[in-house]
Amino acid sequence: MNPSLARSMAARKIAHFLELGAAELALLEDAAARSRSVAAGTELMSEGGAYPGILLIEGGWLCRYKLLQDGRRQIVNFLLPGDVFDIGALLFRTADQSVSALTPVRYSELTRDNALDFFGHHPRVAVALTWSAAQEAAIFAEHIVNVGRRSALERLAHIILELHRRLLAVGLANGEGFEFPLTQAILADALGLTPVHVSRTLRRLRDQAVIEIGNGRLRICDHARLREIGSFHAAFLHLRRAPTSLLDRLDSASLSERQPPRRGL
Amino acid sequence: MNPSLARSMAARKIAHFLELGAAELALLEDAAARSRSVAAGTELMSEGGAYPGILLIEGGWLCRYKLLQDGRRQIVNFLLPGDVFDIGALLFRTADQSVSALTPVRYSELTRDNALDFFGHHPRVAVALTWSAAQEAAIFAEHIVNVGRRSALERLAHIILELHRRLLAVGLANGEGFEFPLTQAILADALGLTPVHVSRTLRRLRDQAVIEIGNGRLRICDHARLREIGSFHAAFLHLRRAPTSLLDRLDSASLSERQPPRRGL
DNA sequence: CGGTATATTGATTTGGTTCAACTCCAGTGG
DNA sequence: CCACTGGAGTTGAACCAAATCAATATACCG
Repeated sequence: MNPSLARSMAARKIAHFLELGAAELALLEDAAARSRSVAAGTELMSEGGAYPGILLIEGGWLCRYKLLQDGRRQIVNFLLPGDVFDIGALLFRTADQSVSALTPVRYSELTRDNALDFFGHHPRVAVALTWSAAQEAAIFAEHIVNVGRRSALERLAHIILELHRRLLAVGLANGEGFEFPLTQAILADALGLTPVHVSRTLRRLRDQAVIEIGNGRLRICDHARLREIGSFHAAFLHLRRAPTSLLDRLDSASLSERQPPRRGL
Repeated sequence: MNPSLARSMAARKIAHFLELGAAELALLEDAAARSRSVAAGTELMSEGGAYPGILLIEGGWLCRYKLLQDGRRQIVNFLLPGDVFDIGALLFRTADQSVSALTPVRYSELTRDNALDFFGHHPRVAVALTWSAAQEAAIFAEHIVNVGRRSALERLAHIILELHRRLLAVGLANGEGFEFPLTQAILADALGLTPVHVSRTLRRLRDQAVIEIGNGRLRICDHARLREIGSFHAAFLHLRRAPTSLLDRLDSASLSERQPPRRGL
């Protein structure tokens, strides 16, 4: 099935990485059909609490974060439309992170049983979920580098490009820039800085005419310079399509030991 | 099968989380049987290169890291005996991180095809691999918090406790302490600090009689104090056994739509 | 409008870096 | 047995990037 025919943003993103059969895609679409909307500020899961199901983000921005006792907060990742998380729901008892909506968010939910059925009956969908999890882990790793070894200016440049590239992959950015709902305090919590220092550092980027911010949009004026400052290489996002040999292998698996997939659901 | 009967450290760790059938465990054991040894300093994979298979660490310490152009290095995680990585080998074309042996290491390898067969035919093993990946991702997330929002003293306390808890889970530590092969330069690269500052900060911990280091061992003298300093809670390691309901679900899946698993391999 | 969240700017402080000298090994070879 | 070497750790002094404290400005929203 042509990925662009999928109505769900998350299903489309997954299908772009891994070609799914009609039945498989329908399963994901099906889950995504029952979507719900929540207001900015809503907590979709919280540290120490139970997991919701696996969530497919159809619209809006969220952040995944942890708190220390004294109130310090570290944002671990941003979740954007098309993202699928948290595989932990499948495996762990209690969440060790919180997820909160930064904007109004539309999402849908895969129950644990749904997801386990994928592992049991639809290995390609299971691989797709695993891909989402591995992709997020790779983003985590790059974030550790960002916070551990880059200066404030480098961190900002890098995260702007990361967000740009990820939004580009789901059609929510163009060469110019993208909708940018983050406050400086939120950026500070993501980058391990103070809001004051984010303000100053953002100003430097604006003064050097590298970016422009206004009206809830971020415009990248000097892409080359920004990439240079942030030493950004998109490889860690792993957005390239999976090797087809991987798919073939799973196909033959399905055929040799299982009943044929029921086409048309 | 009783997990403690497994000969492979990695198989034992997985079986401790998720009860595997004899056939399934045998598959993992089988892979682990063909183990190889490498010297300290060996690179098992490197950024931009191809993935080896999925690796099961049977002995020794490794680190996963990334380099910046100017030579700055950030260690993203330590890999310890019993750890299973990198699920990316299953899914991605090129590695975005390097992995290098910090001590002599004994490990074994699961080829991509092996691993894909698990997804195709042995969903419980596939879930086990996914668990390993999710667990490492949770450790990444905590590491982001460590580097982003904790002081040097807190970071050190936290990582010491993380390593202690992880080694405890595979029987390589006791209440006293554990073998500690890390140099201060390596710790610095993991914590986003300089070796000089690690030296000073470690000294503070020793002066306060919280830890002792010597003869390649680290001894935790004041566990309570160390936990307090590092605000350490082991929940993020997700070492608890999976809910059995999860297993049941996968069992019924196998029975209803597949040929029964071939017991005894 | 008025009020609250967000952003800006300046002055000051500080945790961590940098640079550099020195110690303490463990290993190697004469 | 001792001299030589090189990696690892320690310590001090100067420095700097980012934090903190504080005041003000701006934008957004009911």
